[in-house]
Amino acid sequence: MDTTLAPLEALRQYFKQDYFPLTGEEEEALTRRFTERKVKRRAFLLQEGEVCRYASFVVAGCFRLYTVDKSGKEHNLLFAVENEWMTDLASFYAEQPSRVYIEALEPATVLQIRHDDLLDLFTHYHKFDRNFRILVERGYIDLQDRLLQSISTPAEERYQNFLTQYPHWARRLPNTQIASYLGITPEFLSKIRKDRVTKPGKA
Amino acid sequence: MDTTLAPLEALRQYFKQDYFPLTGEEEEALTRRFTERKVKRRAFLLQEGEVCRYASFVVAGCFRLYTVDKSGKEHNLLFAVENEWMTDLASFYAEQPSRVYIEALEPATVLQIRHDDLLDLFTHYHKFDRNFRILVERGYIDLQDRLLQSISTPAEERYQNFLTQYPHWARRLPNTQIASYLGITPEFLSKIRKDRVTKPGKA
DNA sequence: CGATGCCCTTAACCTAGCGTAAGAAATACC
DNA sequence: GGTATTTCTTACGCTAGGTTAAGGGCATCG
Repeated sequence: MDTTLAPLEALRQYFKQDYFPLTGEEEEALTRRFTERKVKRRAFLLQEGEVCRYASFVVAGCFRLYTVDKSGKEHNLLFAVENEWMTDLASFYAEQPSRVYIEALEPATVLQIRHDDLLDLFTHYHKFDRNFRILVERGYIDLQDRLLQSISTPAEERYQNFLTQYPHWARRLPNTQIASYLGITPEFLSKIRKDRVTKPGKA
Repeated sequence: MDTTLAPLEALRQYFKQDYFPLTGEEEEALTRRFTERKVKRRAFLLQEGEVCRYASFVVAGCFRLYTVDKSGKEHNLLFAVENEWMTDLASFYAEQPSRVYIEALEPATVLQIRHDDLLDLFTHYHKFDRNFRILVERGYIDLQDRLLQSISTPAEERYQNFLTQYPHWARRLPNTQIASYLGITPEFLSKIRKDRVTKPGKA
């Protein structure tokens, strides 16, 4: 087992499965620009005020992206586990200081590409412009859905939807984190979960 | 004054100002694929359940994109006026039934492109892949900001931010629509506005 | 293997923002 | 120009979800 090759292999597989397939040359150009990085549990990939210099592809472990509001409360916006991306796109693309934190919830390994290396990739290989267009489109769609729910759906139903939409996150994350994602307190989530068992005829 | 030419000219200007400049050929390819359409006040560009077949560039007038929740309440997600896009990206890209409505708040004129014509454009001209990647990136950034605010900022401050971030929308839209965008009732917005005048030392 | 955090739960009280109703002002449209 | 719709405002009771406090389970690390 070659541990240095394995992460890049995961990245190759990712593009092979979900996007316009890459030629050998494109694969080479892609993988050459990524750097592996290990992150401890509780460590930050990004902190508020920093510019997000890298787009990170998660190879192992688990992250959350969150804001801290004026009263000090944390709000999770996004999670990422294996084969998902974790980047503050706003900061990354605009090269502006970020308003969010990215923290590892478990010991993690990521593959990172610098902003200029990515632009470079776009300029030289048409297909990356396209694949990353699609990638952002998907992110946009998820985000719109999230906004829609957070605006127009009561907490209990948001929790239900979370369980069915993101079972791989739900299985893995502590309820504290899920509550923050749903925009409620852990106490209130606890109540919802109890009610769900008590009155199962709700479905 | 040639009224058929003017709208396309607006579209050309739009790409000239904000994106990678187009060659004459690209401009031609672009404008050839757009169709002008006039929409009456209160008319729908898209209704829930329909697939959003067109990406629409607003030449004149004003639109809102909104959902209706289970209890029948409407929630505005987005506005668009001249030189902005109004499309349900989720439905448009995935070619799935939409969950939202797009309604003209004023008599309007749009330029529309079909989904397959746009893909066509992507395949033949590298630059559109890129320009629309950037376009979606910007949309993503706005959306994330919106989500961030709706999650972590109290209504009064969201209103303030709305006024400074989107003065061109604020000037033009009835408070009812703005309230719905902010996620509050018109009655509550009314209260906020009164308080703002009464205690101006808040800033 | 003991202890120091986490994480989850329950319960009693509290408040921001909503629902409703209803009058006044402003706009749209014929 | 006049009638019909929206739109804006005020007021008051109400509810979803937050806050605070406190106890118990279970990991994890020395």
